[in-house]
Amino acid sequence: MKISDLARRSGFSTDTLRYYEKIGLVPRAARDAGGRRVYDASTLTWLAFLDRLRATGMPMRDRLTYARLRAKGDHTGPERRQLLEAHRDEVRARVAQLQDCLTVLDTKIDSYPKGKANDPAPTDRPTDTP
Amino acid sequence: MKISDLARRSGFSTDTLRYYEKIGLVPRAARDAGGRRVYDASTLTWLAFLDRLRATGMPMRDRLTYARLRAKGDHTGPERRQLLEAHRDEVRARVAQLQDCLTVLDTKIDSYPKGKANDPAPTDRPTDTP
DNA sequence: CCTTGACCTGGAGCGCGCTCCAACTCCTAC
DNA sequence: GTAGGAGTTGGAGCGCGCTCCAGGTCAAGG
Repeated sequence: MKISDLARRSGFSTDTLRYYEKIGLVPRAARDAGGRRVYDASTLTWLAFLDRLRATGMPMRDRLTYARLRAKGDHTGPERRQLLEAHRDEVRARVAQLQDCLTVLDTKIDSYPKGKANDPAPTDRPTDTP
Repeated sequence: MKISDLARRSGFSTDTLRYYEKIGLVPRAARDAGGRRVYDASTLTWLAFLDRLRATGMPMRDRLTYARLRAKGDHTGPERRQLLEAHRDEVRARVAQLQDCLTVLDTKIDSYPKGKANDPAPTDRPTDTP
């Protein structure tokens, strides 16, 4: 698989893929005779998981830590587990926070008239309640 | 209330508060005789709500749009409502995505041995499953 | 052959959302 | 009256995570 294929299948741009390799998030890819990167399917699996970490807001430095542990070998399993457990806790907290915010949003939305956007103006001063 | 009080009570730094005023996210504060900003409690309410919008990932440009509508007056209620409804949908989608990611995380975590981080190494090659 | 286009590298640039700075003014306490 | 601390302004700088660019190499199609 060449980089353009991996890009298409992973959803990351080729620039991002090269960037990820440069910073060590993805192991250095094998090269063909002409120096071009060659990937196998396992990279795709790894990228998909990285994307989950990213989607859940894990900062780059932690993804990098995780990637380095992974590169070190199977014996880093427990450390990686700890990292993921800590991250899971944060994601759970984030979900709880978002759900909390959702009730605030719902309340706020209910406080506004439902009509279409170009209704007659009742007053013309800034609202005091946000 | 002076800016340092508002900062303490809102959780935003004084720099951020001035920045928010500069870009129009917060209406220009009244000034005392010496040119210092003076706030009333309503600003705090507004900031708390802004913080919810921020916490739920609403981008600055949308918060700005919302702030401008608010500044325009009560008759923008329906528009604001639309904005918030759209945002709420995004937050809901985000929560769903996070919950989805959580199950992936859980599965991944279960796949790692539970022992403490300095366990004996079973192999020493990079893991194929991320 | 020669063109085309995908790929390579190192490094610069960017958008976001602040954060910090210099240089100044003003109020308060001693 | 003077030192210190909190406030003011405009503008520069920063960390993150890419994104883009110049200038080159290489392989395949016509």
